[in-house]
Amino acid sequence: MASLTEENYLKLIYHLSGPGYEEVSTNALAEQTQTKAASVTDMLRKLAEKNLIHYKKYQGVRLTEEGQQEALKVIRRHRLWEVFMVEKLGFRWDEVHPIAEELEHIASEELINRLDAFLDFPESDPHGDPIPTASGRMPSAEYEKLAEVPVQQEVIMMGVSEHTAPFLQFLSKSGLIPGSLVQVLEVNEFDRSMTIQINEAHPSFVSYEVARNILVQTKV
Amino acid sequence: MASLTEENYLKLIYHLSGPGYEEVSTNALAEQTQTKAASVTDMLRKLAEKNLIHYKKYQGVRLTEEGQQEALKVIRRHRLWEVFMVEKLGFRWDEVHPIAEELEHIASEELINRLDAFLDFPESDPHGDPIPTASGRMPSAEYEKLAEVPVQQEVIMMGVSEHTAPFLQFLSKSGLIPGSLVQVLEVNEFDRSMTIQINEAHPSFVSYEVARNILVQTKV
DNA sequence: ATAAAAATTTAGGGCACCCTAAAAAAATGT
DNA sequence: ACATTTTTTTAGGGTGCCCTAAATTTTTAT
Ligand SMILES: [Mn+2]
Ligand SMILES: [Mn+2]
Ligand SMILES: [Mn+2]
Ligand SMILES: [Mn+2]
Repeated sequence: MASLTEENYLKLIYHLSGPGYEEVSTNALAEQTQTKAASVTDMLRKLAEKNLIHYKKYQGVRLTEEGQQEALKVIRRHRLWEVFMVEKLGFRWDEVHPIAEELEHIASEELINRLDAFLDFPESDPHGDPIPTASGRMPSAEYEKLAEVPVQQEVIMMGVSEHTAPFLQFLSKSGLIPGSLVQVLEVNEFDRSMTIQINEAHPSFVSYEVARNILVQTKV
Repeated sequence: MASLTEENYLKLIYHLSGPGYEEVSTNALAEQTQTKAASVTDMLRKLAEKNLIHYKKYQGVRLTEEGQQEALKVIRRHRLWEVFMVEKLGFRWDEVHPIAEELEHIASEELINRLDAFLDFPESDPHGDPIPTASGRMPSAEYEKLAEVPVQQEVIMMGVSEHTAPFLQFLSKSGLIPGSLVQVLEVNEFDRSMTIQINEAHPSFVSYEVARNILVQTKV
């Protein structure tokens, strides 16, 4: 049984290790947990003791298979609760993350599997992030960044890679939400900003900073 | 901000002090929290420090107005989540209490008020217990015990005063669930057991032990 | 009224998780 | 290669919540 704090560490290690499952550094964890490196070292010793991570001093850390399964459970719960809050309770997508940070630690498998069914087995959360399956597999969502879409190409917005409330609110205001049809009209070579058309509406302008955090899929 | 443990103490003091808001003893709290009296004393000092309880050494404890409001918030959350699990997720009434014990500590007011609306502002939980309002008032549900209903009288089952899973399962199996129409056919003077008729079905037998934990309302 | 029993508090300490300061190891620059 | 900087660990300690044992107060019994 992982404690709430341990679950947060496992989830964080999962996210920081990225698609290549690279080692995560003590300092990176300290920064994200809002604690100090010394505290992280304490926790890493404990997680290693429980066989949830591979840990050699000074060498960074990776999840064990067991640790990864725990992390995926937490992420599954987090994302399902986000879907619930947006789809059933009418929250906006920029409001749900902090509450899901708490709900994700309610461990009942029965609860989460019934919630999954109640929500009709969603494949992704309100931000386009894939929802791990009950059997512990993370569906691979291979999207590309809007910033890399060539001129003229039409794409569907699928999600975001930046989840802060201000960014999400900005996108909503621009009409850039998952499912939107987006066509790249023009790319400014100098600062990589774009002029795009969203759902056939008036052209809009997006900076590179914004475009690289928007995930899209080429239209079928 | 009350911690999870503090919230559990406040809720417990509320429940143990009963309708008359009587003083609750250290030992009664130790028994229910599955801790020792010394630990309870520690916590009582802290709750008194925070003005959540009235506490004089050796004299037992009562909630302050502030403490009662906190307790009612926890109870409101607990009962709304129980309604959600039964009404929306298809749980049975004997399964939801332990999960609600965890969910009740998710503090977001926005979440709980939206959940309340989503559930259509239920007045009682699956066990017939009234749900405190968002403004912090506990609706008074004045039911009587089935054990005290006179022979021939028809009543509606409204809830239970004993919440253990085995008892609830037993009631379900007997068809004794909230909303059932119950008529007392016969009372055994000696052991106060009853023969009753549920929803016009075959007569059933209930012991005093069962009958005194079933809450009913005289039929209108 | 007083002795015995019961309830409660105090004293002292453990574990989880966090901290600062100092020590040690690894990475970096010349 | 070696001095400097950066990263990480170790040492020592704090708070929240729990414990056992001992002291104190209240209740009960005679
Ligand atoms: Mn989130
Ligand atoms: Mn979390
Ligand atoms: Mn309950
Ligand atoms: Mn609780």
